[in-house]
Amino acid sequence: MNSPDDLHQRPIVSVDLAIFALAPDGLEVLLAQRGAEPFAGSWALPGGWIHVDEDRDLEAAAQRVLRDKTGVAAPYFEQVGVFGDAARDPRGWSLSVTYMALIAKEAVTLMHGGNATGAAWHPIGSDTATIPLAFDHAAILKAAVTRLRNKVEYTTLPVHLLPEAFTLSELQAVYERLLGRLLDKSAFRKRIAEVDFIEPIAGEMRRASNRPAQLYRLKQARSTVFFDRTI
Amino acid sequence: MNSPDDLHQRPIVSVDLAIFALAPDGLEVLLAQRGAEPFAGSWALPGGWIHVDEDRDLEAAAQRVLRDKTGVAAPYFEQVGVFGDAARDPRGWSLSVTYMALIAKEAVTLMHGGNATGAAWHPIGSDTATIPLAFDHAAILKAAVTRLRNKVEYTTLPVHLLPEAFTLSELQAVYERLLGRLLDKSAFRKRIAEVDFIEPIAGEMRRASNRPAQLYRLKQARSTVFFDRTI
DNA sequence: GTAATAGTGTCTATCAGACACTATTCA
DNA sequence: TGAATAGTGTCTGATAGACACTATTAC
Repeated sequence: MNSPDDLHQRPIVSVDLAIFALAPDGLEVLLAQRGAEPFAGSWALPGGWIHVDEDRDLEAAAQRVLRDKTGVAAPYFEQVGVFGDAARDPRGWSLSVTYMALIAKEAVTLMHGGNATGAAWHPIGSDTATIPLAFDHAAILKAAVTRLRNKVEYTTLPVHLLPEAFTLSELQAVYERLLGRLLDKSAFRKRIAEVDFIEPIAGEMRRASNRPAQLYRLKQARSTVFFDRTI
Repeated sequence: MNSPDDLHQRPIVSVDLAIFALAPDGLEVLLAQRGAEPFAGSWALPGGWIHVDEDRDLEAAAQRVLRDKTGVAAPYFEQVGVFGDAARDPRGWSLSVTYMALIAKEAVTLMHGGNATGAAWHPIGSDTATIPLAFDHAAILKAAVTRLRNKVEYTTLPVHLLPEAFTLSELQAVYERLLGRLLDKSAFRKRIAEVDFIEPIAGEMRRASNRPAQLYRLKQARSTVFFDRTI
């Protein structure tokens, strides 16, 4: 039988990230341009190897990659899954452990270096990126987008695409852009109030040439609330 | 920077399975008793290494492990996630790619061999197994149980715990045992009819000393239907 | 005042769940 | 006929969503 000590039997493992933010035109993903073979010059999900003597666990490795690319420390973070087969990387049987992160675009400072020659935001089409991606990253990104779009339907997850303080109208606009349909203001606010995951910031208002709007913030960082379901 | 060719930088990767079935007393999981160190003699989730020159992809590796342990070929199958850190396996930084499978207990013939000295069904408590498990398998199993229990609320997944032919009353009983609460017969049948994922087997009835019950089967194998949600 | 958006109240068509009823078999 | 479970019908209280209304600012 096989053994873990037969090193050539070990697959290659990378940690890759689908980092999402919301731009005026819709959802965007952060991509890195590859500087080395394979797929040199192609765009790919930012990622890296596990540093076995530095990373305590998988999530720490993913957080390290995120920090190196964006300078962001603690956004919403979720494992999407593992993708692995013999053919996705020409260097051999490989795994990609994929996480997705949601951040407010304003919070990000793009970093350069490593074996990527640049990083940039790219729009998400109906499914995945609008440009070809290295490895099987188009399929991986598609899985992450699908997960995100599904969760918009029944969780408070989209709040993580907004900056710390936001109005209810801004929150509703995020849902509407992700869902691709308009929501009723009254019904939306009832639903949000029901699950009780945000709180007004006393005295803080968003001002414009109209009635000022109350600013809100998340109640506890990193908690995702589910709306009610059935059966 | 690191490289995948530095073999000592590669974590160990195993594929582990949470195989669930329903017994008269409730949900059970198939565990294997370890024959070798580490954790020799302890019970663990059945698993194995990736055979890089045999397994086409991760799911194929998982299916191979399942086939070797149970003789079952094509049950319901779903990736639960990856669990990885420096400490979970004394042999080094390791990953467990975990799948869960749902099967009808009658379909299984337990296999022996490999580095496991035996395999047996064990009850699931409120959370995880009622006995201590090797590695971090108690936590992994808990994640799988949580996933399963959640999905019972809004999917047709429990049907995979029944044999090919079943009655609506039997299906309702599965939901009730997994949910731990009784369901209304009329409402349950409306819901099931709505999502249209099973079909009557013409003329086939379950007979007892009462009115016979129509037998049903899945419409297409391996499709999981979601009940409707909101926002 | 007007324009613009924030925020709340009301009304109704729908429907999930409670419950009762009928149907069909065995003994 | 009675016991047991299958399967269907009905009624009602709750509520999601449509829509209209009031509130508060800048100009």
